[in-house]
Amino acid sequence: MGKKNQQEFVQHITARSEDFSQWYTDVVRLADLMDYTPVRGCMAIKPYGYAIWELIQHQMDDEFKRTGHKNVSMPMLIPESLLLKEADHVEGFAPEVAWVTQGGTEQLTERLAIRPTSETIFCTMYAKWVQSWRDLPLLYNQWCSVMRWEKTTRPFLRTSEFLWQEGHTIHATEEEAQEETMKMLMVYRDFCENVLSVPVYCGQKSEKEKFAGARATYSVEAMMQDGKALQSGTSHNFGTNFSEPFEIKFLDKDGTQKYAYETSWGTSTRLIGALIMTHGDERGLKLPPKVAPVQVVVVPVAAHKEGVLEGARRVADALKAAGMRVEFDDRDNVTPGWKFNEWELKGVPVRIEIGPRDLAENKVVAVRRDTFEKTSLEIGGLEQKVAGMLDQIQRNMLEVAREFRDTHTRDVHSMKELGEQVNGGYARAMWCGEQACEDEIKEKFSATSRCMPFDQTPIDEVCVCCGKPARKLIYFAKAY
RNA sequence: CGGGGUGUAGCGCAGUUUGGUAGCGUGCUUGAAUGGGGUUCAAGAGGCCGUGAGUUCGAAUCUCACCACUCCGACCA
Repeated sequence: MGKKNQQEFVQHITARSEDFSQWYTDVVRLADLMDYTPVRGCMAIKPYGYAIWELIQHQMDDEFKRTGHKNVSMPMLIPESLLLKEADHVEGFAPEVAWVTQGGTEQLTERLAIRPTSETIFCTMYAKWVQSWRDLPLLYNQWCSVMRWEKTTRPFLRTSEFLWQEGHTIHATEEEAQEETMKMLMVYRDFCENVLSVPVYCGQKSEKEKFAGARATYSVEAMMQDGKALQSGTSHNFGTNFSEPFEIKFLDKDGTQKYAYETSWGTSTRLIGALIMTHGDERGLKLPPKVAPVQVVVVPVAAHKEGVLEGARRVADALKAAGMRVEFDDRDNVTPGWKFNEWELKGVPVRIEIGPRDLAENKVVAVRRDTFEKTSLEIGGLEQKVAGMLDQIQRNMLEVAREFRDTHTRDVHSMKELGEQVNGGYARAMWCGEQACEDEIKEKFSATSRCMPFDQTPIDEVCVCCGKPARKLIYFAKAY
């Protein structure tokens, strides 16, 4: 159990405090979430990583269903003419679209975009599907992958192809569309906080930062442990920006033709990046129980001793029967110490150790991944105790992350303060509303405006940058 | 897209300066011992040295081009 070997192992993972980026890359690989492929910028998501995505997907999809949405599937190819219909939209996406120009041996007369997002195809179909106010609203979502030809990529944070969901809805009135936009933003906020234990700031994006083609964009913004912002979900109100060029019209109750109001909202596998960088530590990944593919790992100790394996298996089976996701690690080719480290690296919330001494006393040892707190528990009623422990971990991880975020967010009243603050967190500042000030802040500190919170209680009279009268309270941060 | 780094066995690396047909650790396979925080011994298997051209009698090593990954910056709805 050499110290030497342990040190060798630790060298595999770069210290988080030393080089956050390298640490992130190491965790992603060593926790076996993904692997690189021969396709530039495109990753293979491995079973453990995909299991996290499935847990995210299922729980979020339940929320979509609960709020009245239905799933559909749209083509992955979009004719160029459709993409060109909304000017801002095409301008925003053109540089990163991949094109199909040939089918079989034939050159295509019109090239096809591999979808970077599906507003245009949804709008085209909505124009066919809507005639009357009675057809509205249409509340559809799709789970799919999209492709954006990115110059630089990072696993889960920015890849050329990525998995996501995109909701697209159309409504009879502007008010309804705005209500939908906000509703889904709140779904994202609650999901991030309650399921991922990732606290977020939510609010409206500035004109500069809003989605190409949107009338208004709202986002949920998480804070990573290096103090940088990660936009974790967006919700857009398009007004009639798309329905006009795409001619999504309906005959309203008053007998007149009207354009429908559209929204869209999306989250992606980037949420996995948010999980890693919000919770991870020197030992690797740390997963909140609700998205942990393995919530409890049961490790027999001194498994060769009479009855240990059987006793440990009974405990694992009982936990499984109680509905927890349990892994019984009965591998005989690695030592318990090896297993402890490996499951910690993979972020499993609770480890149960069971050896001969425990069994003799009808007990087990339970260790929490979040606090490393070690407790001895009676086997009788263990299911309830472990389930309770998982709940506690889920909540504690949110609290710890919230504490971090709050202590790394500061009100700033000058450019000097702002520049210092964005080196390790979010700056809350007053802003005049002019893009020139955003540009200047970006130029000086490479920080961007993140969002304008809904609570707009002012902290100053004047803009942090230009000193003119302030109009908005807004967050600035360096962003991924 | 600009600057740095890397690419050799599953993984981590040495070998490149000074050209001579590939090595270490770990993992893997088999056997034995060990077993409460990354065990030990023994015997094996495993490589078109990122790709393509070139120089040379001979290239992992020298030259050129390309590709991929990675870090920093720019860009990024």
